[in-house]
Amino acid sequence: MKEELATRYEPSAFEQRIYASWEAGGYFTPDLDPERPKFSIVIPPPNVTGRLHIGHALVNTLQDIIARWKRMSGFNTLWVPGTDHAGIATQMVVERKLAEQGISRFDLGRDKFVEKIWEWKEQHSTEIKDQLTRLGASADWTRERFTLDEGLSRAVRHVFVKLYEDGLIYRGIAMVNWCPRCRTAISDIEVEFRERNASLWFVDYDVTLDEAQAGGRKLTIATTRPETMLGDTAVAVHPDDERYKDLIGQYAILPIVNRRIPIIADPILVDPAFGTGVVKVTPSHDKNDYETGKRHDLPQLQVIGEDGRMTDAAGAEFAGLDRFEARKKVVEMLRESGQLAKVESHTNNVGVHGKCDTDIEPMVSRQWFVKIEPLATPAIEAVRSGAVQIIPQTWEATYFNWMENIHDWTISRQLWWGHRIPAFHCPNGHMAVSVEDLTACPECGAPVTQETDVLDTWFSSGLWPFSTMGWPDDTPDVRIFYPTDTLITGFDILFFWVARMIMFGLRFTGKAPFSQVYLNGLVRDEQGQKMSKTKGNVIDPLDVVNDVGADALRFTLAISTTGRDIPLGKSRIAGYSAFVNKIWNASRFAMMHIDAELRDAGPIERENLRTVERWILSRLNSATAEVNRQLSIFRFDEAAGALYKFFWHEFCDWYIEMAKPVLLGRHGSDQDRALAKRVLLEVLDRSLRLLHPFMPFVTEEIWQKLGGVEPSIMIAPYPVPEEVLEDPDAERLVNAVKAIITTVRNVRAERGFTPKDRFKLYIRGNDDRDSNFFRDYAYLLIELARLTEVSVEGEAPEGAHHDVVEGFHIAVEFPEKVVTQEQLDRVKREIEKAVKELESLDAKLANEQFTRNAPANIVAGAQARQTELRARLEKLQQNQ
RNA sequence: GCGGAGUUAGCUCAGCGGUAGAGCGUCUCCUUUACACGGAGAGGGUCGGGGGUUCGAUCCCCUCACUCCGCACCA
Repeated sequence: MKEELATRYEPSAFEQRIYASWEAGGYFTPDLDPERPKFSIVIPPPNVTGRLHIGHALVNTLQDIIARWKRMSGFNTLWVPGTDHAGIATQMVVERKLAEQGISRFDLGRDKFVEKIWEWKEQHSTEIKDQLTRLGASADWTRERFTLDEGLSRAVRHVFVKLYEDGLIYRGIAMVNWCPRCRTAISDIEVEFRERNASLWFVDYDVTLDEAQAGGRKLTIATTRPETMLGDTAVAVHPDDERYKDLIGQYAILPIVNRRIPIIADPILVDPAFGTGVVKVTPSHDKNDYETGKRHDLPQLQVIGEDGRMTDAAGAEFAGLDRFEARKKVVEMLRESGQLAKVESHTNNVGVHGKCDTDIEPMVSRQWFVKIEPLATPAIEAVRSGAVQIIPQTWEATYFNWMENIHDWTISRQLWWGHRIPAFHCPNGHMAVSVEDLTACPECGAPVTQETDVLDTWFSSGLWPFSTMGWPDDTPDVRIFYPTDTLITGFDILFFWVARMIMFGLRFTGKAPFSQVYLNGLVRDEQGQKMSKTKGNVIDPLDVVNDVGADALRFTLAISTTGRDIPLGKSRIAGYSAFVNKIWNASRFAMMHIDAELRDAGPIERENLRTVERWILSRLNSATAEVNRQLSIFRFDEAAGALYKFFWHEFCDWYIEMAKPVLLGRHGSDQDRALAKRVLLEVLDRSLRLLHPFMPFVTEEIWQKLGGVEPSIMIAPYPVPEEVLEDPDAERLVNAVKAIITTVRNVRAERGFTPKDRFKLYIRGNDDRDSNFFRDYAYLLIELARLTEVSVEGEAPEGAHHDVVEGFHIAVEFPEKVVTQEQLDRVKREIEKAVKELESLDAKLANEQFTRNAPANIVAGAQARQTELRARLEKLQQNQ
């Protein structure tokens, strides 16, 4: 039963009501029929740390478009939603919150602090669900997951224990990236490099040639980190460097602390051409020096502690000083002692912790690692073989580049929020790992305590595609929906997340966790700038939804998604919200003339259809094919663009206008009118279904009012192209009508006439059939081009405007000849343009190499164009 | 340093071997009973510079310039 549409499009009036009705209808939850073709996708779980930003709006809109498209296309579709505990990020946020009340996590203790974070999590995961709901995400909330859920935690333990048993997880002492602020180790990819203007300090070291000969020569050594000097245990030169060859094996005196340290030769560490060719060696605080120290069996002296302050080993004067304070003090003391040779300015890249921007301190410590190469090799192969396809493909090179140079993964974190490592230590030095908690040591029976470190947050999210399905149990979800089909996510987590999922998926399920990965670009502002709070150019997706509705935002995001970065600004969104408004109003117009009951008469009788109706159905069919094709290759922009163009510029601008004379009873028979209404309903109905994945709310609202066959448009079948609707002849004729109308309008404007001025049009058909067509559709030309009369037989009088349009000769007779200089210039310019084109075309066709070598259709096209241009030119010249 | 991408209309971007496209913006006209979040028209580009391949290049190859993004980082 049809209902009226509100006169104004107001999304806030229905969006939330509609979402509730979908959820109540259970449309987001797939059935468990293993026979049906399935489509499954898992959400990149947002961090529970806060509100969703525009990037989330994008990635979830794209997922929803694909999910809704697949669901309507007959796939048993599952979209799993959920959130990530996000280790450090969340812990940091809550710590900051507590700090406002003057409380540190140490005041609370581990258990109380973790409790606080859980409270935070409960608040925010609800907020995230609300936001996704407002966007229209068709995710199955009955399957919502969190990485710290009991089931997912069990998956984590299984994987950990199995990797340990397989020898792929080891615990050991190594130099890791340490964040002194967060007081935890982090992995290589969590380190970001910032270019910074710094100083290069040149320090003079005294050389003792041997015990007896103190003083004399000096070595000058450059450093960017003078404070680490306190921990130096050697000085290195290149073994072949003639300048220093004689000093190898001798000793240098470390300034300030006056420690005697060996001068060693190391071809790996030292580049004799760089700087002074002498390098200080600090095995405890530099990665290369650490390796050098191991090669030469140098002692390690840790002078910077876990908190970034100097240790007692740095000496009484420095102990307890912050590392940057210590740097100043060391420089000051060197200056005083006259051992600071010079200072140069220097730009270098400083590693910082990506989450908190604190300078990373390389630190030797005992951590847990994943031996990555045995996992990476199959993951490389999966992409190389095409088992996993990365889109856009250009990212594959980046993936290979990284995977082939991958380092072991530091998985332990000295945090409180996360999956505690399932390893148990006893006082006798035994250690056991176990899926179940242990109380007694399996070896000696002594009571055990669990490892205090937690796992890197990406360890658990790496299991997401199967841990959310219930793995390691053999659940129906695992059987039916795993592996998933498509993963849609940002390119920034290709290494953090996507690569880890492929590695874990292959290792533990024997299958790649998804077959396609679509990496979306970064949302930027209209100037192409990154959105950031400090720049103040951030667009909050919820503000946009409140303002213009979710559909406008979604459509803007989709049509802007080209595979690269996405420029998004208010004017862009406003432009596409006008499109939603257009859909609303066109539907309103259509619904004044149609009833759902029109369907009762059965399918459309094509044999009685008029040309314009056959034309719009043919155009609709092309758009249908295009949308399906583009969605299948993730060209969201092209798919949305095809719909935009069809609905607005073909359906609204032309078809509705061409149908009006018949619909409003100014022309045609009752049968014509009935068929036009039936076609109007058909086109609107199919358009709404085609549009639904992009703008779910407004299409549902209109569909409901229109009286759709299914209870919800989201489970109505997605249109597919039908060959019977293709109609090249109708397209040819209607294109001619459109072009003639445009030409008349154009000429009218050029000659300075207003729409009130009416002319007579002469047109010549190329054969009887065409002539009959123009006679039948003369009323259309008269209405849309605002003519007095159309003559198919008559001869145009002197002074008429002649032209050739789509192969048809036309002439427009003006009431009186109005000539201004401007108009003459215009005609002149038009002629010049045509002459120029014709000249180059003539030259081309006179060239034998072209006619011989170019494909036949190209040559034929050029010839046809040449003929048309010649005719047109002749007519245009008459106009002068 | 290694790798990848980009440079097309005023702005943001599509296109990619055969007569240069879209959205927004600009200018002109129009309140025609779905929509002024509208309709009709117009203007605007030697497709970063230079070579080459080709009958033909914005599109392929080389080269230069600039921009961006990864990765690696040397004191």
